[in-house]
Amino acid sequence: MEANEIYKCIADPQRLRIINLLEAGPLCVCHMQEILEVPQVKMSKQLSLMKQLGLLDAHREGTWMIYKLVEPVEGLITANLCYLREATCAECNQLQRDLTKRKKLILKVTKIENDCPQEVCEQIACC
Amino acid sequence: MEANEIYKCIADPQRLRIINLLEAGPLCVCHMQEILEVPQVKMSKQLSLMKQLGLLDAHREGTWMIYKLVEPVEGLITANLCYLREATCAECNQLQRDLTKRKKLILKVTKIENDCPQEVCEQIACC
DNA sequence: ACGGTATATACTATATATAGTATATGTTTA
DNA sequence: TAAACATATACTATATATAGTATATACCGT
Repeated sequence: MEANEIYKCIADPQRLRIINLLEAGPLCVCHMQEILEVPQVKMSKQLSLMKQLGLLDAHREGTWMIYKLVEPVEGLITANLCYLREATCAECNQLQRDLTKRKKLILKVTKIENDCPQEVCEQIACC
Repeated sequence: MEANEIYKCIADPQRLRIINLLEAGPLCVCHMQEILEVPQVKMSKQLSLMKQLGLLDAHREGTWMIYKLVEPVEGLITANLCYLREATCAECNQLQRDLTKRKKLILKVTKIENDCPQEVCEQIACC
């Protein structure tokens, strides 16, 4: 992937938030939707765009589609997340809030049997 | 400036090249034009866009307009230039070549009296 | 096979960005 | 004051990105 493609990608606040979430671990579409509070179409389209670019991978688990960052994660992505997570600005705070929301959501869904993709649950070693 | 504005800005390869050049010191429009080999209109329009965004400053010196990065330079910009200058990719190589070309051009123009803005010349302590 | 859930796609409308040509502005020098 | 140079802007054409609605696909449990 070229630098300018990566920049175009993270120039959209929602896409940046998606990348920020996925850097913390794989997630299914509906959970990302819930965290970012965006309509399903929008989420789905942006995910498929990023997958086409070669930034994300996806696989199915039942009715869920689990997305993750392609390994190894682009250095440029890592460098920017690193910077933004340390910085203080509206967007940066949002990224922090999203990560908190993600943690809470995973804790919640893993308590309800079968309401969480296995791969997501495994991250917090609870199911 | 917000992160996503900065990303939109550097998502355009030519704008990234301009920022890369200016990070090394102020330059007038025609010299940037010569280094990047782009038409005058395009250069002028992108510079004025970046100025509007608050990323660049400009002042006149005779017929020249001298552009520079607004001080203090955005941390996000610095972090990305830092990364890209170390990295190896087509775009990164281009940035290196631009810097080399800049050095040569300044050396050349400073040898011809009055063919270089004072502020640019001062960088290399020659006029 | 059927209804429900999760996700993706087609289609359309609209906004945003980019590029090119011509022209205008501001400055210097003769 | 006219000619030359450096730069900016207006206008137009075109491409690209985004958003919304409706519909399709895939899988699951019954």
